[in-house]
Amino acid sequence: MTAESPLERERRDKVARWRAEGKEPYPWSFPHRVGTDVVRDACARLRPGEDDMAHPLRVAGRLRAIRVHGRTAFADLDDLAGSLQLFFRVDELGEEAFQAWIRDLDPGDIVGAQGAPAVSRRGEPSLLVTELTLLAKAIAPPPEKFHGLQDVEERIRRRYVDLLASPESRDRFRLRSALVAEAREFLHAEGFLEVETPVLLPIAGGAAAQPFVTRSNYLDEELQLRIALELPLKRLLVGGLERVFEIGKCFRNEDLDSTHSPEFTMLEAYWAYADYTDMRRLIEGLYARLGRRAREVAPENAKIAAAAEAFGRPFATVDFLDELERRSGITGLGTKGRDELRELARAAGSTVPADSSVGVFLDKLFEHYVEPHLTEPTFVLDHPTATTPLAKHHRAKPGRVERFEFFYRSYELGNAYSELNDPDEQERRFREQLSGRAAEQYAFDQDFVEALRYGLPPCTGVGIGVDRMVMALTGTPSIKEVILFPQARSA
RNA sequence: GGGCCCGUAGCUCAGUCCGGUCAGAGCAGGCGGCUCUUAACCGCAAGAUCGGGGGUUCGAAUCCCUCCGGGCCCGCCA
Repeated sequence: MTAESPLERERRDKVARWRAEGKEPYPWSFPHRVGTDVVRDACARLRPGEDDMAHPLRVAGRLRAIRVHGRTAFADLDDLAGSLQLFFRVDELGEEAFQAWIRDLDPGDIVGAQGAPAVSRRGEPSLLVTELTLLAKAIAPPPEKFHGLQDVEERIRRRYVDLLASPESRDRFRLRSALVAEAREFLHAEGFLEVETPVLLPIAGGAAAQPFVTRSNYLDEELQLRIALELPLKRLLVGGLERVFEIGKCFRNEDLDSTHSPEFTMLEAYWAYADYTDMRRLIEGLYARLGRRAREVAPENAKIAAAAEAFGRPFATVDFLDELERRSGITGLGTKGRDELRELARAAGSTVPADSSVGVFLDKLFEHYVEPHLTEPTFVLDHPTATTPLAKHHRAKPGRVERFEFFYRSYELGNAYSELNDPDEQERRFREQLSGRAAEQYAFDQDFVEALRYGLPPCTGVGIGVDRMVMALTGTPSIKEVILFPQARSA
């Protein structure tokens, strides 16, 4: 650990003094407390300068600032409900107790206070303190009271300091919780069964990404951490569960940037006897509801209001190829060969390997020409077959699959298909995929094909990045700001 | 993988271009004052191997090399 600073030594001395006086600096509980909002409400009935000694209340929380005026003092106390000014006077506490308290309290200390709701002469709702209890002495000083913790690395490595110093950060993670709960309730109400499937798998499938690899001592086998939820969930539809979803961590052994984290939360839902058009309606309904919920939780926040507004309308809809041709000015993309597409992708700045598939080049062109324009909620429909091995071919458009991705602020929020359920075609597509350069890395999931042989009902499925969902609804530009403890190199 | 940028007191920041009272301020903490403040205020004193290591120089926070940590952009990631 870090060496003890002089500041910390002062604070430890205060703890020692506390104990010497027979008081416990780390007691066990503080019963019968109310939130600071309750005291504020009680103060609403009082005029400036008044107090209500007949109805004492107890609050507990962290001291943020202490302002001493000789024989009067004020302190700001934060709890999850907000903050409240504590008001100390010699008149209530007596000279000796007052001085002892003021001497030994520091910003960052966690205290419980009992007293009367009161409004200061300047009109600030307060608690006129008659009894104070130290609940936990803070040895480490909190960040600077006005600027808080600015260093991004420190905010990530010591999120607890960020949270204790920043109401905005606390609010963001509370909203995340509310949104995930809302998504869960939405799917439950739509008849989806929440399930949990394995994180550790012999072969991580369902997406193209490098897996993290670990090992079971008992099995004496290599295991991979899942990169998607898709394949186990579809097996459950084979088993007759009809509507299932899972919310859980997935792991991709790739770089970290403002919209990617190696460890991230995925929501996937699979729905039997429905197709991707049904899924579009479900997604619009989900996001509209999430927008309403975000607004309820944070009615004052302009970014959230803007996002809720955007998701309250039907999403825009564009065709993958039409939009790509329109934005790029290139025509006949659907019929061009691999060599031609490779040159177009290179001209657009992509450096993907020359032997990549047609689908890869089309994806690169789409990323370059179209994605920057997808700032409003937008469904992108009907991708070329070559881009997508797990989706069913389009019922009307040759060379396409029934797939949509949805975008907002130029990043992908999710991806859905009418799911491929023909076992022979699935095996063929897996083998085509394996014939590529990455064959060694992506051994295919033979048991999944075996499951399809028993009959997967026609179905649609969606994968939603939960972290990005929270970014979208809160207007947060970086994924690190919506993950409590993002990955960081060992210090 | 490529490029750009950052690291100075517990926290927030000046100082780096042009080497020489450049170790500075504010907050927090200590001491003293103040019975209505809310980034409280006033006075005094204290607090820093300037991310680590190496080099150039009479002299390095400042210039060079290297390492560590971080950020942003680009690339890669069915």
